[in-house]
Formats: sequence, C-alpha cells, structure tokens
Amino acid sequence: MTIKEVCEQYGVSADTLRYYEKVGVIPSVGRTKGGIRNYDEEAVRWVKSALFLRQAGVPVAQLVEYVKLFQQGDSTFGARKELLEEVRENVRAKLDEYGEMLRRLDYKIERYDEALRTGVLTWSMPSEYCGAEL
Amino acid sequence: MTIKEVCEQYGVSADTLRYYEKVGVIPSVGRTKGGIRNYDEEAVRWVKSALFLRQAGVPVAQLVEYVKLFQQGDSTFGARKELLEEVRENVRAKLDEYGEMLRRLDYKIERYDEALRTGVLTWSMPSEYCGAEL
DNA sequence: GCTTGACTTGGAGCAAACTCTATATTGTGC
DNA sequence: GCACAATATAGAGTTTGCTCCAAGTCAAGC
Repeated sequence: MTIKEVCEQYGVSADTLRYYEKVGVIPSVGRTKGGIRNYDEEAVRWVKSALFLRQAGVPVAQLVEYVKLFQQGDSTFGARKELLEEVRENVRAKLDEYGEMLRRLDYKIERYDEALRTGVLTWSMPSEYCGAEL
Repeated sequence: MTIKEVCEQYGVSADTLRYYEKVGVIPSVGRTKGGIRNYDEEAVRWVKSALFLRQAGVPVAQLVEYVKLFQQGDSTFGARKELLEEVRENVRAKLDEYGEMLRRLDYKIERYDEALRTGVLTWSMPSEYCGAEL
C-alpha cells in the first residue's frame, strides 16, 4: 500500500504519516528498492491505532514511548501495561468531564430554546448547577 | 477579589487569567482606581465557565465568539444557542470516542495482565475489535 | 515617605503537533 | 527514453494556548 492509499483510506495527510514515522509514533515502514514507503498490513494497523489514540487525546510522546517498549520485546509487558493504565485513567477522567459538560450544555440549550419561544431567558437553576454564564 | 485569590481558588495562573481577558475568553474585569483587577461575582462566574469549557476541549476562539454574542445582547439568543449546539455535538462525539477507547484499553490491559500472570500474550480477539497493535 | 512585594501592560518565547517548502529521486504512461 | 506526477528528505514555518520577561505602577507596613 502506498502512502497515498493510506492517506485516502484513513483521512490523514502524507506529511502527518511521515512525521509519525520520523518521531516514532509508528515503527518505521518498509520501503521499495527505490526507497518508497510500502505499508504492509502491520504498518497499517499501527497507523490505525496511532490515529485512534491521538484522536482520543493521547499525546504523541506517550505513543512514542509505547512503541519503544513494544520494540524492546516481551520483557516490557509490565511497563506497557502501566502505560496503558495511565492512559486509561486519563480517558476515564475525560469521560467524566465530558458527561458533566453534556448535562450543562443540555440545560443551557434548553433555556435558550425556551427564550426563543417565549422571549424570556430564565436562569432558574442555582448557579452551582449550570456553572455560571456558560 | 484580587487576581491572586481567583488563581488560588481555581488553580489557574494569573498569566492565563490576563490572557483570557486580553483575547476575550472572558469579558473585561473591573478595576480599582489604581487600575488593578477586581473580580466581582459575575467575573468569577465567567472565569469558572471559561475554565470548565476549556477543560472540556472547547477552543479559545469559540469561547471568544460566545462572549461576543453575549455582549451583543438578547438579539443573539439564536446564534448563541447554535454555538452551544455545535459545542454539544463535539462533546457527544468525544464521549463516544472516549467510551470506545475505554473498552479497547480495558481489553488490552486485561491481555497484558494475563501475559504477566501466565507468560503468554494472547491477541485472541479479531483485530477489528481491539483495533490493531494498540 | 520609603521600602517591598504584588500588580500592570506589551510583547517575546515556548511546547505540541502538525504543515509547508525546497530540492532531489522514483516510477509510470506514451 | 522521456515527461511528469508521486514520493523522498531535511528543515523551516504555523497554529494554539499559554508562559515568561521587562519596565513601570500601586499599595500595605513601618
């Protein structure tokens, strides 16, 4: 698979793919004789998980660290597990935050909706609930 | 309330508070005769919601836009509601992503845990489930 | 009223994560 | 075999969101 095909399939720029490889977010990709990247199945899987984890907010540096551990072999199981647990804690915290956020937005949007229907904007909930001007 | 008190209460730096005011993430804060910021209740509420929305991933530019609409008065109810709905869609998408992320991490961590106990790392799930090397 | 520490502004600097540029090389259709 | 699009690399530039700095002002304690 060429870099272009990977770009099109996963909606990412060639620059980003090369950047990910350069800094170690993904292991280095195989080349043709001429030196052109040839993504095999494993390389594509690395790309997929890198994109997924990045989108979920995992910093590049942490992915680099994970790949390094991965390449050092089986002796790094423990370290890899710890790294993933750290990531998981962040994800959990984010989930909580976003859940709370959604509640507040629902409330506020409902108020605006009411205001548009009735002409009156009511901030009836105690400010602790909706968290201020929001 | 002085800037320092706000900093301490909400765990944010004075630089950040001044920056937020400068770029319009919060409306401009009242001053003493000498020109020193004096946060009243409303200013503090703006700070609170700015910090909350930022933490939930809303970009600075979007907050600036919201504050601008707010300051233009009641005629912007509709626009404000639309802006909040846009934010809400992003938050929903993020919630989904993080939920999925958590599932994958749970699975992977369990595998590593097993590997540490038994010495064997099993990738038994179809790769579509756990999303590659992850 | 003077010292000392907090506060002011404008603007420069910084880290993260790309994104773009310049220049060279590859490889494909005719 | 040649034109020409696609790819390669190194390194500079951009965006976002702060964070730090310099030089000056304010104010509380003595």
